[in-house]
Amino acid sequence: MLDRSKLLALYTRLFDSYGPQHWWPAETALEVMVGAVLTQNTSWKNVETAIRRLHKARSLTLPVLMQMDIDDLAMLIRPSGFYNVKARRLKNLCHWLEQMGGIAKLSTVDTTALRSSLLLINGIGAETADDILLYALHRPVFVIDTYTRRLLVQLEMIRGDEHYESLRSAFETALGADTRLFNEYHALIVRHAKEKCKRLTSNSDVYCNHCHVETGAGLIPRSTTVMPA
DNA sequence: ACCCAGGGTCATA
DNA sequence: TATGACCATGGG
Repeated sequence: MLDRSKLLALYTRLFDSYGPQHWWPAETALEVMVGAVLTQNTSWKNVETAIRRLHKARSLTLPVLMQMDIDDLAMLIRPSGFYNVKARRLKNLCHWLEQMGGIAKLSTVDTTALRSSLLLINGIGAETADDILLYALHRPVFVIDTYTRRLLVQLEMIRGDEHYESLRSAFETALGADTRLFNEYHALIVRHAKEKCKRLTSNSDVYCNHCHVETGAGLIPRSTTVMPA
């Protein structure tokens, strides 16, 4: 269980430090969904390049993606890495969208059913599904990622070995269904993680988020700086 | 040359 | 249920 007031205090601290993050950076719901797949275990910088290539090729529409050769799609998204599997996953997602009757029809389906349906798509796991639900479809779903885990472990609010669903329901129960809050909260957590990475180059005493040291308790961040000054 | 990134699937035990 | 291999580019 997570403490509501502590979560809100953390959110306030993050928001006061970084301000609104304006997520998800995309023009259409389809672009959000495509980006959610492309960013799997991949830096957003590489995804941006891939998205630009798709735009330039006028390929960010459902009909175009549906008819496009999978190998041509793979070459377009090449900069995002894992391009063969991701091309297949994008095709699977498009096939699902068409089966559902198009993106507009998704608004007639309740969030729980939509989530279950998304998770049946090969290549769409829990986090990608929740990215789509929150940032493309504006459903009150809290996205859990590795940054969220690291930060809460660092703050000693969780142990770190909790399952995805366990953490997600803990956030949603503590905060209540609030799409705008969930949107900004997850974006701020990611921003905070990136912020600490930047410091690695300028201050050798402060380490980035993924510099860890092995201890008996598992992976513990070496950094003692939880929040920026 | 090494480590990692806004994960997920599949085979194996 | 829980590891490990695999996917692959680009930046630190």
